[in-house]
Amino acid sequence: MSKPNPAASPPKHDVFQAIADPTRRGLLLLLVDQEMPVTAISSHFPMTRTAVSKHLRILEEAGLVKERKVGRETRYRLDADPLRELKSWLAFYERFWENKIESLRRYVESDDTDPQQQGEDAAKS
Amino acid sequence: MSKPNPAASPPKHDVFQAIADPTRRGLLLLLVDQEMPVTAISSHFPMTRTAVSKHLRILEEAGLVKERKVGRETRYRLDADPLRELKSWLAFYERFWENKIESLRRYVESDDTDPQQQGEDAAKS
DNA sequence: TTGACATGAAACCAAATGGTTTCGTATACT
DNA sequence: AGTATACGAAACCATTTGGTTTCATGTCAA
Repeated sequence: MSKPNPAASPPKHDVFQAIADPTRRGLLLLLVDQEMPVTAISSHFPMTRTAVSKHLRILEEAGLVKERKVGRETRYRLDADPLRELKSWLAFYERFWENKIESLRRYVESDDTDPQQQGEDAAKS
Repeated sequence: MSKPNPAASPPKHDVFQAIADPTRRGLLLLLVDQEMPVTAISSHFPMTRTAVSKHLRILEEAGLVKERKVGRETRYRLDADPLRELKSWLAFYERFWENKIESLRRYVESDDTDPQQQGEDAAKS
């Protein structure tokens, strides 16, 4: 009925969508073990500070990043916690690619002649 | 040498971007254990067949879905394999939220008040 | 106080995205 | 042969997205 809403983190933005952009993934990586102000962050990317700032906001709305005001600067740091949702989403599918590995293993062990026969797309190109 | 080269799927579209859309995630879920033709698939979504078809194409370009022509219909099925990339991307960040769990656990053990009630960042200040 | 630095807000823009309708074509059914 | 079904392609449209430039505000340093 009522979703548990496990923590008081109301993700205004989807974590799936947040990590869809390569720049945003780069930001997460950069902030992985250090807290950084915007200008320093943006020096690592080929776009304006403002653009980076907007990406940071999206990450923040997804809960993937926390900001802290220090004097005249705003420092950001990673918060990997929302990625747990991604993890659990992924976990569901894990068995399906494991199946695939299984069948590939069986295939390799049996004999490696004529992959075409097994159909599938193993030999598609 | 004569190995099938298991990663013979050149992903034209990003898997990150492919799963960013909720409709597309719904499609993956639907195709998880059955192969289905487009019309049957689209009956599960509140949009036109053509729209669903376009989503399927994006999934296909990301390698997350395989298509097979059977008579006049095109049947789609899940291929979870590209999700392994996501998994390895995620694996890197795992230790960061584990840190967080660790500290939360320590926090909980030191005092038995329900952390839920206090909101997640109770320890923040 | 004056000026430099750090940042966000706003207005703006081009391209991508998610959707639609229309139409053509291949396959199946009688 | 003729009709219905399954589908993709194309043209089109509104909104979102990712980026820019400009401007206002707050803070630090001399």
